[in-house]
Amino acid sequence: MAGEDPVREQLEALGEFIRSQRKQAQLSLRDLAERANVSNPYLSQIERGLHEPSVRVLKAIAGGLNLSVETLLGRAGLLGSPTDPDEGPTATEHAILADPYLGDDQRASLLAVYRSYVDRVRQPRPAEDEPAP
Amino acid sequence: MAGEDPVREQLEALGEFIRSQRKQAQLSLRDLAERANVSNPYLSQIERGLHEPSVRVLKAIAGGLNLSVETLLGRAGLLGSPTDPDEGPTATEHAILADPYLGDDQRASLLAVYRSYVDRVRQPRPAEDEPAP
DNA sequence: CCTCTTCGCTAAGTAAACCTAGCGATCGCT
DNA sequence: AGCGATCGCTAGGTTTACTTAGCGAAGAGG
Repeated sequence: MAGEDPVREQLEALGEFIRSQRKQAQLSLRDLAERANVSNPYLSQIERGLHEPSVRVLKAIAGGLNLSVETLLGRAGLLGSPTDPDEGPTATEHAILADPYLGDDQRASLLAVYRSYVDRVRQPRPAEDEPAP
Repeated sequence: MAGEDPVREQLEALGEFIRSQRKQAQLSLRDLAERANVSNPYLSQIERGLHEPSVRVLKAIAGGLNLSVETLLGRAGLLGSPTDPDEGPTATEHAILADPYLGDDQRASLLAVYRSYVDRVRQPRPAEDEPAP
């Protein structure tokens, strides 16, 4: 009975993603917090998955990281509609294929790199339970 | 200009949209509330723009209306980052950033490869650096 | 050694999201 | 006329998001 807590895992994944993006941009916790107009302790708690941030905060964090809101929301498990079962594992592949800024050689090698990363090492996603519509 | 309150207008627009969708589906307040696992008074307040619903509630309401969350957020004007009006190569970047099958270092290096291809000039502020894997 | 700064985190409080209980109005039915 | 069911909303309390104040560790100089 005392089973898993998928929402907590989702929160932790979101937090780790934010933290990795922040470090990649070489920002301190206080720095990003100031950019996003949130307090640094709260941002710390978000990054450790202790709280579920609101849409407003999520948007502000995305702005502070120069990311789109869709990216963060998707990472937060928000995207993915009940009537649109586009669960294709290759949304990235489609984006690469449709990207008009890539030359054909570049497109091919980028696709090759991506496939070498994900090809057979399909990381097990946290259990996503769908109540059948 | 100082008199406007854009956040409240957004909330009201979102609420009116939810209400119109609910009536179009011929659902009562209590009905949709039960589908979305929220209380009916709270749903009433959301529809009148008195509260900003959390991500969890937003997702549940979208599910109860058989809508995608993007539709709800887009209608509310919550999508579209203020710092990222770019429509071009960001689509691929977003896909890479949101890809759940990539590890963080894989994500970073794939992103670096892509950016080197499109020779993207990033904003002057954040230092963008890729630690070599 | 000591001081100054910056890092991330904890503790305790305030503000807001969210729920349960219940009210007045409107409908159909006998 | 009533009674009962259902509509949306208000009033109050509980839970959670979010803030301000401050602690201890780690590095840079004196």
